[in-house]
Amino acid sequence: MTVPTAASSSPRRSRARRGDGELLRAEILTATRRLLVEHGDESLVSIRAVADAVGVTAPSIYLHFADKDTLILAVCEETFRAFDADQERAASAYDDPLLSLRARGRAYARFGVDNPEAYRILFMTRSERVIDVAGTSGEPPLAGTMALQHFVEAVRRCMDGGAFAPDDPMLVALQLWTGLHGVVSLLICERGFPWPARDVLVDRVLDMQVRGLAP
Amino acid sequence: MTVPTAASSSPRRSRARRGDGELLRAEILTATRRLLVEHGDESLVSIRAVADAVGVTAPSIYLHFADKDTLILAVCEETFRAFDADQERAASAYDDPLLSLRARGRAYARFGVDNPEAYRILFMTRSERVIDVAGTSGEPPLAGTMALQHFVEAVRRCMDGGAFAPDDPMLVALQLWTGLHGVVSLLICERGFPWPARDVLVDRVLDMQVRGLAP
DNA sequence: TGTACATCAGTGAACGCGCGTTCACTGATGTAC
DNA sequence: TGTACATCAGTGAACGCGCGTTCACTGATGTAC
Repeated sequence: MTVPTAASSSPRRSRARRGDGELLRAEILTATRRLLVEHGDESLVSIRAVADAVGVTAPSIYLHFADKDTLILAVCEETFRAFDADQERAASAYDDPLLSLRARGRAYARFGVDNPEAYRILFMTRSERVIDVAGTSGEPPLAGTMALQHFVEAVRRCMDGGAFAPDDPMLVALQLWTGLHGVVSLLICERGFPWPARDVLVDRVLDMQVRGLAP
Repeated sequence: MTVPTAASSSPRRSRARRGDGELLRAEILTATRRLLVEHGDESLVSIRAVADAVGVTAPSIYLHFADKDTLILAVCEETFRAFDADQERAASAYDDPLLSLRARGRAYARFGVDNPEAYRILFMTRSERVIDVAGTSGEPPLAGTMALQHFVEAVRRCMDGGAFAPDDPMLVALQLWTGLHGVVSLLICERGFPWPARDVLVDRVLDMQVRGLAP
């Protein structure tokens, strides 16, 4: 006698009290973010899987999000904001401009590798989206744009402090950014490659960059 | 009166003569590569679409390829080979190890930016494909692995010639590769960003890297 | 204090879709006699 | 030179699957009277 079992499904969530319907919205966002991190690919995260993780049926998702794209975008927006804040926090731990810049770079790499799908959506999908570096568009800057602006300022402080040779801070920031992005995006994409530990690779890249930019 | 039309399908391909069945194999590879380049994403290229582009029915694909993964892998192998050959050609123009390495790096960036969709498939899609650097698997190495091995050897020659400080050539090659990949992939993805000219950015990155790796 | 009722937070079943893949088959082609 | 036959290059229909999404519904909860 075989009893059908829903092996991987969560226990059914108890229904919210009246007026507390918005609680489900938060649970959906949390579950979606967790599944995105687990699978590392938005096309592998289905509405059904999200609903199952929350302990609810699929149509319930549509009580709070218009469609799947809206749900995924909502999660990524949250993550983008955390991305910049995380780098600012890491950088603020050091007074020395160069140590602070390196901490910022390590935070960038850690966050990217730990949030691969958000990182992919921010920097690895083809986008005609204008990154408004100068801040002249009037629109609120994306968190990714803010992170880059903070990077440029950190580079300028390194030049002012004599750690870097004088140069165009934006161009130098692009050299540093592309290097970090290369590490993060390859770690995300080429899972089968025998990479050294993330921190080893990031520190070696930062060593090379800092040495190459010294006066 | 509406005549049903297969709007996007190719005219039916005429059947091959006996003994010429292998001709279809080549046509399938060509069509698959074209579709991969057009869509830039292997999950958007279906067996049915490939068959339609060739002018044949879907089951015919299985006369020549065991499954979809085998087909995609065969196309990637071809592109990897062209990628590696292009870099070898560029590098061979210089006797000096450092000049040769820089030419190799510029060739890498040029190939990537000029073939954005192909580059995306090679290095910007999530892949569990094992890159067998050590050559211990017994299988013939992927062409992508060969390109990296050539990069490692070029780094070793720079160390032997005194242009780079002694170090683990593989780790140093990874530092260089990730930097180049970062430039190429961001140039491909962030079209709206006010980038400097490709060669300017690539040369600055190479300058920084070479300086950072000098003895 | 009890009851009818509106509201809200969900459910259950089904829709059409495209997918990779399988399987029995067909019909043209070359060959043996 | 004609014909039977084996072979080969495909075809056509169907399979089960998971997907996003829709729609009619249900049943608990709070509230008005």
